[in-house]
Formats: sequence, C-alpha cells, structure tokens
Amino acid sequence: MLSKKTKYGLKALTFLATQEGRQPVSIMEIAKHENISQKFLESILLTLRKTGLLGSKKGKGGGYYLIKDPKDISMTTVMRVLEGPIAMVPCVSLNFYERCNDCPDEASCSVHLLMLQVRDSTLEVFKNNTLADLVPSRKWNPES
Amino acid sequence: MLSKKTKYGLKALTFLATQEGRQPVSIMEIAKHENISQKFLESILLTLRKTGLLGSKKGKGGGYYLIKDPKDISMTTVMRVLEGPIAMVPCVSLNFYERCNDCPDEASCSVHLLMLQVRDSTLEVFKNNTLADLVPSRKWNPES
DNA sequence: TGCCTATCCTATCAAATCGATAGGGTAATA
DNA sequence: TATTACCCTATCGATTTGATAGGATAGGCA
Repeated sequence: MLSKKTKYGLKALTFLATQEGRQPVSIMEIAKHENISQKFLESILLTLRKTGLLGSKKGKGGGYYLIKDPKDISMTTVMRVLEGPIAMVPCVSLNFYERCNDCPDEASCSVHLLMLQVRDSTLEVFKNNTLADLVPSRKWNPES
Repeated sequence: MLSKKTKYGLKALTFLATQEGRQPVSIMEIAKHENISQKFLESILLTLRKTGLLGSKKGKGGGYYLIKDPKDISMTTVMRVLEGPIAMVPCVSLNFYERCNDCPDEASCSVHLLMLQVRDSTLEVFKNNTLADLVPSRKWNPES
C-alpha cells in the first residue's frame, strides 16, 4: 500500500511542476489545492528539500519550488525518497539490500525469484516516468 | 513491503509443490523446513484452505496438500489471497476498487496515472508465474 | 529597528497493523 | 478409545502511520 506521505508528496511535486516560472508556493497554498493536512505536508516538503528535490524560501512571499526541470526528475528518485525501497523484500533491493535471516539460500528461494521480477518491472515503470509525465495537461485551467 | 504472511504462504505452497504425490504434510513439518513460526503458519494455511488453494486432512498422518496442479495455480490468485490488493492505491485496484475522497478527478490525478502503470506491470509478472515456476530445481522447462 | 510572514524543527499521540503466541475444541485414524 | 493434528478465537507487544502542537529561526518590508 502506498503511504499517504508518498501520495501527498507526488501531488505536491506535480502541483509545483504546473507552476509557471519558479515562484515559491507556500505550504498552505499547496495543502489547500490538494486537500492535504497542512502540517503533515510540511514535513513531507521538508524531506523533499533535504534530499535536494525542492528549494525553499523563507519569509513573506516564500514557499517551495522545483530546483530542476520536471523532465529531469525521475520517479525512481522520488519514490525512493518518499516511499523508501522499491523492492517488496529487502533481499531483492538494490539500494536497501538486507539478507533474510530465515532463508538459507537466496538462489533457490521462491519468494526471492518472484519478487525479483516484480522489482524489475516496477523499476522499469519508474524509470520511464519523470515528473513531467505526471503533469496532466500543460494548458490546464487553474480555476477548475 | 511484502508481509511475512505472504512470504511464509508462498514458501509453504512452494514446499508443498515439491512433494511427490499429494500426501498431506503436517504444519510442523512445513514450519521446520521453512523456518517459520508454527502457530503463525497455521493461520496462514487455514486461509489458504478456506480459499480453496489447499486441502487438509485431520488426525494422524494428516496435514495440508495441494488440490490443483502447481502449474494451474496463478500467482495472481495467490497474491490476492495472501497480500490483498495488488494495486498500491485503492483507486487503481481491479478487485478492491475504492474512490479517493481527497481526489476530485481520477483522470487528471498524477498518482493515479503512475500507479496504474505499476499495477499493470506487476499484474503482468503475476500472470506469467504459476506455482510451478517458483519451484527451484525441478527438471526445468527451457521454454516459458 | 521592529513587525509580520512562512519555513524549520522537535515532540507527542491515537489508531491501525503486524507478527506472534496461548489455549482449548474437534474430527479422524489406528 | 487414545492419540494425533487440524480448527478456531482471543490476546498482546512492537512498530508504523497519519496527524497535530508549539515554538524557533530567518527573510521581507516599512
């Protein structure tokens, strides 16, 4: 199950991607537009900034903004930052590998074999999607 | 993250698939062979039986056994029974669909769009794998 | 300078889930 | 009839999740 953290993070990023220019957007504005708890969103945006996906500006007129072009932001990166490991099992994870203590041999483990395929196919999807691909339509009516 | 329930269930099914004939295998035997908590495994096997994936026999010499041929048991079925929805978000689930209360329009939702692709690719993997495919070293069939 | 604004940061909390365990009931077999 | 092994329910500690509170800090502006 996708966590709300990831869900909200993706929505926030997408919303920022629709903004013309790189004008900072306040937490409150994003939260209202996406129907997200403001305080919860605050912590999410904070981690996105810390991992270099967002920039921020304090004080009046401040907020968050994208640092890079949406088409240069891979879903692989975003998902790893927000959701953590892409693999469903640590023993098939590329970035968060961990051995199973109950499994004597990975090579002959049925779970390992199956989850390896799932990881690869999921990774393929994330590799083929950038933030730009998630933005519905460029000429979007902001008033709807 | 894959639950241990699913992990153990898959291992148990795989183990049963390696058994010649359809002789019942006791919970204890499976638990020992796969390093699984016996009591926890018990509840898992129970749900597998209730959903028609396993048969059981009581009394001395009893245990669990596969009802169908491993190659006729699709991972799609197994995963839905053990893990639940394959989709990461209810709004893209085929069998457990549920609307998002915070999302005004699915068609223009970035999360929806991305998770739809993930669901399809994951489903593709499960469709292409039967229990027979997970059994490690039976005389392997080069095709498929 | 002094005030407003909005990010920054830490702590806390209720609810849900997970993995595991306990303990007895019931049916089948020898 | 005694033993075996599945059947079923209840509970429990630990962890995670989603959300909230409250203040610290720094930038903008008059």
